[in-house]
Amino acid sequence: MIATSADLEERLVRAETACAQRGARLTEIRRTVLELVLQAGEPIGAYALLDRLRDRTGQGKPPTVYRALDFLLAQGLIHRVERLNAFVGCHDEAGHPHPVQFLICGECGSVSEFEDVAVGLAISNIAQPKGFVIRQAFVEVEGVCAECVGASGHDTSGV
Amino acid sequence: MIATSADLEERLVRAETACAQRGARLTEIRRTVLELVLQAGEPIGAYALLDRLRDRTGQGKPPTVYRALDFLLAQGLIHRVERLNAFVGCHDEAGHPHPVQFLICGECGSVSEFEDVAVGLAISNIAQPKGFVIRQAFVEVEGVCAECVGASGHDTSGV
DNA sequence: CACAGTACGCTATAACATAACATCAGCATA
DNA sequence: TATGCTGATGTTATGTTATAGCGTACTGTG
Repeated sequence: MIATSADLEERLVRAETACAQRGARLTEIRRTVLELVLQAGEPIGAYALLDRLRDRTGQGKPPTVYRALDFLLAQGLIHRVERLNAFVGCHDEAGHPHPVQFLICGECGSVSEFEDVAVGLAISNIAQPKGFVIRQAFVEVEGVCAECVGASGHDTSGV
Repeated sequence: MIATSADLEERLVRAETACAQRGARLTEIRRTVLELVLQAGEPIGAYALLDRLRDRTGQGKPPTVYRALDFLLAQGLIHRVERLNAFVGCHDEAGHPHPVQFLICGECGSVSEFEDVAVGLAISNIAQPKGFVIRQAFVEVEGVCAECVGASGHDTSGV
């Protein structure tokens, strides 16, 4: 799922708008990092981003990228996939952090994002009786996507 | 929740039994690493384990610990908390990997483990319609536990 | 014993992430 | 314009987590 460059530009513009609305500055570096994440179309690690950033701007060190990523995470423009130590563009550019679930294909590396209320609810139902206040719920499901299952005859008796 | 040494010994014995039953070898190193994880009583990182392993046996390198951890994970004797890059003993020594959810307190670092079928079900309901075959679901909820909420008057309007 | 398979020792390095401090750009205001 | 504040960036160094690759030793089986 590679975005066309028109899609990409549109998403960047929406990101700019969202940031502007709340007084957050989507600077050159941050915008570039966001663009690189979106361009990747799949989870991409901080150091891969750093390489691409350097290809493009000729400079950058790890903190450059990590600071940009922190900003983008805070703005809800990207997500971090804990399981992969990698980052993906948020497909819903609402412009605020929100609960999300990932299906991660172990074969092809594709990641799809969902916002399923039932999962959120089930999680709340664990936390609330314990008096646990949720800040963020990470739901990352590892397995094999339909394409890869079809391609190589995997066991379909999901656990 | 520090286990008494009697509890600890009992859990180790149960682990040995479970391994023996399926022909897996809970060797000296593996048993020691398991013991160290259980003793910790909270999530503990691989390098912290390595330090303790060395204190006890005088030797060990990163691969020593990571190999033992891989074994223990495969046997379902411990879990990995992705969010923390750390490991915890499995409270249910059924002796096989199983889906689990963690509530992680950002204040005190405590982690509690749950096996909630509703969460598993909700996740299946995302995956199945997509033809996605689940291998393992990681559910890690970050927030503030009841004790810490009580202690410092946190916002209770959980998201 | 010979063999196969597994576990372990060890070196090195990859991959991911942050601390700490200096500098600079933008903006408000005296 | 000068001053000072704030947030963003540059830079160096280091901390932390994880694995590749290869040789050796152990363990059970025929």
